[in-house]
Amino acid sequence: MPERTYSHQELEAKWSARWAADPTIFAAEPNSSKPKYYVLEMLPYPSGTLHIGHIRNYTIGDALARFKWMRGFNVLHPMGWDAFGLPAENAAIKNNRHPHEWTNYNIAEMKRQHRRMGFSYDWSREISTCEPEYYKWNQWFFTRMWDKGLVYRKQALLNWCSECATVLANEQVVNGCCWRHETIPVEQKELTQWFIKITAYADELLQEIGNLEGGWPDRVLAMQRNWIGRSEGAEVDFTVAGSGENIRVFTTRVDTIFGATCVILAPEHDLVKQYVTGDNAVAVKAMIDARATQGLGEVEKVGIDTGLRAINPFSGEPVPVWVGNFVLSGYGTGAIMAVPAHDERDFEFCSKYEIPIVPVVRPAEGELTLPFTEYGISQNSGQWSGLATADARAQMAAHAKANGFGETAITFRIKDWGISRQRYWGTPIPMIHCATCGVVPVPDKDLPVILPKDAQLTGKGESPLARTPAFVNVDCPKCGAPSRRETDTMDTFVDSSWYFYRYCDNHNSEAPFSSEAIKYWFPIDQYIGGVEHAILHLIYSRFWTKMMRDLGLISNDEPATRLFTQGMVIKDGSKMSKNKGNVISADTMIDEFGADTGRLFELFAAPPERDLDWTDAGAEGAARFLGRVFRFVTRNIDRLNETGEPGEADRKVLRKLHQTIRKITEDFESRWHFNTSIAAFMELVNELYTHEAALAPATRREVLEKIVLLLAPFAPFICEEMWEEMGRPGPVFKQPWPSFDEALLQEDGADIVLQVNGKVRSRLLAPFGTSKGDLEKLALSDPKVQSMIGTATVVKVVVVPDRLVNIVVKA
RNA sequence: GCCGAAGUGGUGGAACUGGUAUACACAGCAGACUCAAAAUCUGCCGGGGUUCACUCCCCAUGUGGGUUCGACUCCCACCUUCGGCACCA
Repeated sequence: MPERTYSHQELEAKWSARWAADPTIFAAEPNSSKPKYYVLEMLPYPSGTLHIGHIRNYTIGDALARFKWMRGFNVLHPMGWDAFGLPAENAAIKNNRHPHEWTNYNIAEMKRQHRRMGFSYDWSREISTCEPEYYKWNQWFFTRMWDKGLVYRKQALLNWCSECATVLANEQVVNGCCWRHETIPVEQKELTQWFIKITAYADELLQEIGNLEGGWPDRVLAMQRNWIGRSEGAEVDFTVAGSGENIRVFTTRVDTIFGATCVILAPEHDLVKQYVTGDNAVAVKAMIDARATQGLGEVEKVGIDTGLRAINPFSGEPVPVWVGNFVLSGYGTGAIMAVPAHDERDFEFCSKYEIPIVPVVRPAEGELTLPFTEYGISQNSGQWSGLATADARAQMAAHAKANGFGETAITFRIKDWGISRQRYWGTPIPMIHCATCGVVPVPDKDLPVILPKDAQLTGKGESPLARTPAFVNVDCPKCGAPSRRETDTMDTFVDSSWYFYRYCDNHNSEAPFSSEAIKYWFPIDQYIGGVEHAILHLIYSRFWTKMMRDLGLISNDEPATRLFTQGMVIKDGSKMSKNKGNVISADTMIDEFGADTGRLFELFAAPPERDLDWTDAGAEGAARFLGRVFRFVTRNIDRLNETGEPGEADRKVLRKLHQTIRKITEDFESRWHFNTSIAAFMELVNELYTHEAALAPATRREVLEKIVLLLAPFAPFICEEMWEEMGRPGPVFKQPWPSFDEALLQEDGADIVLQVNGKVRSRLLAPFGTSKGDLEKLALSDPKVQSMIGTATVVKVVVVPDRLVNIVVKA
């Protein structure tokens, strides 16, 4: 067969058509005796366009899936669609098309692009979260959580984005702005909303981060720890003089309580509503409004003296009660004791309003400068004076508890997950409001609550479902009285919190999934996605897993043992975005360079966890390289029956081949630096070009077979083509991964570096295992070394066998 | 401010447990092939100095110290960039 030129168009079209025609080709085996491997990439929002950023994510997963197949695993590699959400609704309003139609069109488009890229998904397991057969189970879980007290309804000040015309979870607020509209400040709005009690799992979510160490990136775990924000301290009651009412404060430094010179309430605190009147009430209202639109950074501290006094339970002294704009209502008890001598914020506030500053901790050594926030020795603190901070803290918390005015307390930063959205395109919340029975969950037999097709979408204020009488009006399932259906829909992060379980049993109409299927496939062996989901999606998913475990549905505690967060794709120095106009779609990239080339370039240009600069020149290089491999293989297929004896060239080539097999295998098994895998493969091909003419037939045969296998996880189309061209039965990604031969990859001898005073001066080739003494002799007799030593005295000789000799001399 | 990651040629990056710094590519330069170009193949390619030349020497991994026979790698201090959290009591 003559040498063929590499043309990606026809070759890739041919193989993607063949793969599409065989629905089981990438399917996991039922009842397999092989070990299982579940590799998962985060499911995309169906925007309609796959771009080179998505491609990086999927290419990493695809290379891994193909490698695992070749290593003999039963691989589950599914894909689906995070299909609910605002963009569909907004696009629908703009184009006058139904969101479902718009979404399904986009899904079809993206699926076509996935196929062009050759990603090895088992499409029989596909899910789309906007279909009733999926979102029915969101509703089912919701009513299960209601039964367990994990769902509740509460009036609260909530984050409101005027652009989205809906509320946002705390996790969706970025720098005081909406995560989708980074320039629109989030407002505070009082609404009655549905919450999921994720805080019930705060402790476990934090504790078990320890179990994920090693498998999840440190920075993700650090971000989650930070987000959960556990803090240990104490709660103490200050009694309002004259009224007998208690103000409970939270503090991590109860040891400084003798230095508390005022109590400060958050403006939203209940006592403020009760006691603050007249002009002060107006000022408090202004404070709340100012805070609602408060943007980035620190804001000048402002306070209002309520005129009330509260009694410090430790000292018995009365202190003034203030309202402060820097005290958060949603954290701790919404009230603090201000200890200006030992807290920077309190110091700033009290200095401004001339409230006394009383030091009660001194440093163990050195001068006291205020504010002093370190640990030290208590002073002016009654019977606790003289104690070290840690001891004082413990003893004083115990004292508070013994005397009934406080206790040790743990506070979390994480808040319950507000999931109500006042929009149409989401899962209807399966609840009914009855005048006599109150809130009643929709019974299982009536699930799913179908999202009606005909709601009017305006993109304004209240949920579109509220203006759809056929949806709203319903009889109470308990008493039969005419009632009103809940019209809010669920946050789409509900959909993505458990979707990877549904892949295991995606058409189950009796249950969200069979526990048997989950037992086999879970946990996910490798989850791959962007670091932007480090807190939102990944905390919700961990929570959902624990919740399902406690419902008795599954037995794993965590969804995924390993998580990989790939870097972003950068074009022309910045992240791709529509605004910058630097987005490269999969279609454009494939037309111009080919799917294999795009995949190879993205794996080669940087280690996968780092950001990657897309350059056309670099991609052209990858295409050139694939052409080099293709020509080499096709022109050598004819030469397999030549005769000849192996010689020096064969030894060199086989050594390089086996070294390369080892290198790539190790990269897959450990750190995933595919850039170095591919570099090693390029070195091998360079070596093959050098020795091509001299190769014996047996070597040629081995080389041809193995280079195709080695390249297969990275560039599947071209490898399938070459495998077929070689007359081998496919598919190539189900062939056993090549193993390496230790004997063949050994070099002839050790290349010993000869150093004088740590600088390389010469080198020599010695047989492996040459003794230290012999190496030293050889080194000292080396002419170059001798001339460098000259007349100096040899002080010491360091010998590292098979590596180097370092001769230390002194003039 | 706190937490995390990273600083190596013109560029992307390599050096995995302290042991040949700059693998592999991109860009650039030169040569071969060609009437010519493209494609392809081959070679050169951190900075400075030295030699007719083979060669050889010095410097360089953000900065300054340290440990070591030996440091991109370990330790201390600092600078810069990126990411996360940010009045969390």
